[in-house]
Amino acid sequence: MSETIKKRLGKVPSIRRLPLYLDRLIDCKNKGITIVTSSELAKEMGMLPIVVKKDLQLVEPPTKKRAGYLVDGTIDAIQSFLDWHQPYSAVLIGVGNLGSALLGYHGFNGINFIGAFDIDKAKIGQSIHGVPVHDLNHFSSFATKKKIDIVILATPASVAQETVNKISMSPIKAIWNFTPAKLHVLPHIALQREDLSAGLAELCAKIKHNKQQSFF
Amino acid sequence: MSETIKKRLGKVPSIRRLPLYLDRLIDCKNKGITIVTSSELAKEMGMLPIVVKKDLQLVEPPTKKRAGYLVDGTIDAIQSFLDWHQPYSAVLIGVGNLGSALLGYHGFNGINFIGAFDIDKAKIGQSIHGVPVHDLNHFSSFATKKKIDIVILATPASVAQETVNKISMSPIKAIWNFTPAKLHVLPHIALQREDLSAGLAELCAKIKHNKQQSFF
DNA sequence: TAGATTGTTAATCGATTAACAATC
DNA sequence: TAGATTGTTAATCGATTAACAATC
Repeated sequence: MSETIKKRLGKVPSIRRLPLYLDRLIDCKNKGITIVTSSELAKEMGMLPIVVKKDLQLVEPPTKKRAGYLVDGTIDAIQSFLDWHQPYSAVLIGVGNLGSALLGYHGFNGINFIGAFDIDKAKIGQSIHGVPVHDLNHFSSFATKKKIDIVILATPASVAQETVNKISMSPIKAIWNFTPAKLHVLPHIALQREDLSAGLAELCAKIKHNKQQSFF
Repeated sequence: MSETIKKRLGKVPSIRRLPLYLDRLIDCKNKGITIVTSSELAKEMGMLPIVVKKDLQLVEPPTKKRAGYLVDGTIDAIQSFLDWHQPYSAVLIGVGNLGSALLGYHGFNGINFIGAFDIDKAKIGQSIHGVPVHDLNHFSSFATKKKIDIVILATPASVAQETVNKISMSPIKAIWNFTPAKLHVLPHIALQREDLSAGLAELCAKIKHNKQQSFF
């Protein structure tokens, strides 16, 4: 990603925290709370109020005469910022363990699965968590018939790039890459890599550090 | 996490990148390459050589007379740093979609699942991806019989904290939290939150940004 | 008014990147 | 030697945090 794009995109750490605020605000709404302050949100979430203020500023939330944020309006502002009002249509490529898990995971606010793809004849034709599995070779014809926003890639890393090459002529907007592979794509396709091993490494470093201190 | 711990832990971004280097180095090893330079690694991974140098410095890798890093020794150094020589024994709590996926995901280098727990009678007694599912109420007796290093938490967010409260008297070392809940634990338990929504938010912000530019 | 709030500007902190010395 | 490397120190950049002004 070039420098210019990075700057225009906004502050990535703040963007990544937006779903957390959304969760909390929806909680508030369900409880009938209509106004919430940065201190209240911060306390619930174990953060500093200034972080909440700075993060929310990104989405320009409505405030009630400096008495706090309007819950409904702030939910709306976050969803507008992320374009989450209409869910993105998504397909999964690679119906392995991780892939089929992602199909069944309902924790995503903004995604609607309209299909899955694999090259394994045994999987093609099946339905996983209600999503039909198609032959990857039929991807491009599928893509001309149905609008695909996001491709979630969960193939083996060894075939990740060739898979991307196969599909990148179709009019997709983004690839969410769950493989460890470094991918090269055309510049109009947004790319996001999700790396579970990174979290595990951080956790293991914390465990090791704790071990080196003595608690008992 | 207190300031002191953060400093002692080392540079988190570097730690999170270590698994990527490990992957590449194992690739090299399989190809029979015995020495690799920071520039070579950087090029393959789409990074700057200085980043590779700084990151690897963290694990104090063996170098061959300033001609590059010894592949075998560097693999070893990373694994030592993360304590990945022996896999950690792990259990999963919450055998939902995400949870059962994690049980079947083999992309983790350092983890060995020895059991799973749930409160759903329909799941208890089953075996998911070869891992037996136990009654969560039997957790503490299980933990006295078998050493548990890492608890992977994939329950609904609404019961995450009470689940943690139930198990935190057992001698576990870490909780890897896949729920959106903010958890409070005793200080000797390492805590790592994995937030898939954060990645999705980042991706959506990139898509929106791309849309605002005109490509055609 | 007084107290608490957001919004904004400034200061601090840490991560990334650049430059270069030492070495083979 | 010459060229390329790691290791290290310095500079830059951006994110976090603090301070405070403006407002109700």
